[in-house]
Amino acid sequence: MIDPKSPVQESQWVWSVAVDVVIFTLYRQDLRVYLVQRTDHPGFWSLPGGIVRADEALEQAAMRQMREQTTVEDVYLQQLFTYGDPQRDTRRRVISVAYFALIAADRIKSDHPDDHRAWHSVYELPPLAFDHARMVHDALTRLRYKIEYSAAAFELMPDTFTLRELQAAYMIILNDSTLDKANFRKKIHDARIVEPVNRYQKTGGRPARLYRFRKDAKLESKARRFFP
Amino acid sequence: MIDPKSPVQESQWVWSVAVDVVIFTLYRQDLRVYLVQRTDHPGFWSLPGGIVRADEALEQAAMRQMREQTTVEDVYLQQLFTYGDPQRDTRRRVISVAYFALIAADRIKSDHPDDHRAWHSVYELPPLAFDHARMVHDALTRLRYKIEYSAAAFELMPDTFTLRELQAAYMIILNDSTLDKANFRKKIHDARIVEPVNRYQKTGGRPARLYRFRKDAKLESKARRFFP
DNA sequence: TCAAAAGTGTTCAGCTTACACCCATGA
DNA sequence: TCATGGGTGTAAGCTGAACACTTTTGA
Repeated sequence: MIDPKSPVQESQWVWSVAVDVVIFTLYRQDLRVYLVQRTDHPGFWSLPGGIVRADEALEQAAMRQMREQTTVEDVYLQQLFTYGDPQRDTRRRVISVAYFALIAADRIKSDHPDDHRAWHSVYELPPLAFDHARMVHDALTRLRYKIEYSAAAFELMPDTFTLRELQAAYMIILNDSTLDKANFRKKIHDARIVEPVNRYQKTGGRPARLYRFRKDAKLESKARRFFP
Repeated sequence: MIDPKSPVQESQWVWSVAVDVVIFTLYRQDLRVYLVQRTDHPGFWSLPGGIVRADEALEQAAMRQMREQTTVEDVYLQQLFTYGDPQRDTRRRVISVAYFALIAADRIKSDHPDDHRAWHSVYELPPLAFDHARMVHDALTRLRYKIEYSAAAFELMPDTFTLRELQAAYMIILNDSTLDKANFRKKIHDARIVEPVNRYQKTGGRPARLYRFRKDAKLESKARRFFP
């Protein structure tokens, strides 16, 4: 942290330390990211974020930014990566600690998108400021990994859901429409990660059983696979 | 990054932005970390690291710290995590971007450890300053994941090595002595990640064939396993 | 000729994949 | 009774764990 050889005062700079948050949700069969339009750069969008306060932990700052700039609260939040190229902001030296967040669409309160803030499909992004396009890309890569070996996908689902809806979520996120229905269901059941509730959802055919996430589910990720 | 509503000047603080590097090597059948002794806090050790300069990229800063404080150069380097609790340094607000690095023991030049700097076993660490113990712990967790699905372990090996030495490396890093010899070899061969050279190494019994890492090896990490 | 370590083959259980089939509902 | 989508069963093939075995060297 501090080079023992140099006195404390020697090398301090006026930095800006910021957080940016990549917030994902599943909405209308699409994976979407929350973006705000930049007033200083018309036509460009950016991730919600801002400067970290002097007495504030990084994760707290990320939560505060979400509270202030979105209608989203109390979500799954995780650090993604720290971006610090000297040129990433042309005005001054700023490093940004990026977070990524997952929220179920039904937990977004009063979502009246306007010209300033909106949920954009990750598959059709508008022009993004700074290196925010890279942040979204990195976050998407991480999300895809995470849902394979953890229960992260459930953070994007409503409280109850059908197995088909869960499978649809996986296919949208992974951008892969080849998942086999029967095998997907077996994996989910074998993992003992969901439990049925006594309700059914109407469909075009036979009604679908509703499930909920088991909070006591534990997925031990014993990898031991070396390289594929 | 910047809140569009607030002017640029409004919220700047005197931060210190530092990098710390967790450098691993394999030496004498042990996984070791490079540590420097703190002059301001006798008996405590810390990771090599220091303040990032105003015009310097984060990764460059990490490389510079290694160059200045160690005899290690040109290594595998990757960002680990950013630690920013307001209390992590009692003297001032400093956030630290931690990196982790891997180097083969035979590439460490002129290693004459003294009382100030030395390679310590990750399994027997001395008291560490700040949150550096947590950094080492996080880096070890990451390393263990990485060698399972990537060729990272080869960064810790000499140019040529026997398969038994490679297996020993895995067992030391994973702290697991139950790897089956035959099955380990099959996995390595099937991954087409090494190729034999026409040399053999003397052992207590039949000489062991030497191998080298195949630079054209590509490990596609098609996970698709959902939860175990 | 024996110990030590390298290196290989074989079996069996369990998992994955692919695909066919049955079930419940509404029109 | 038919279309629609939910839900299940099973055979074939592959993978991984366990373990026994053969080979090559030096003492």
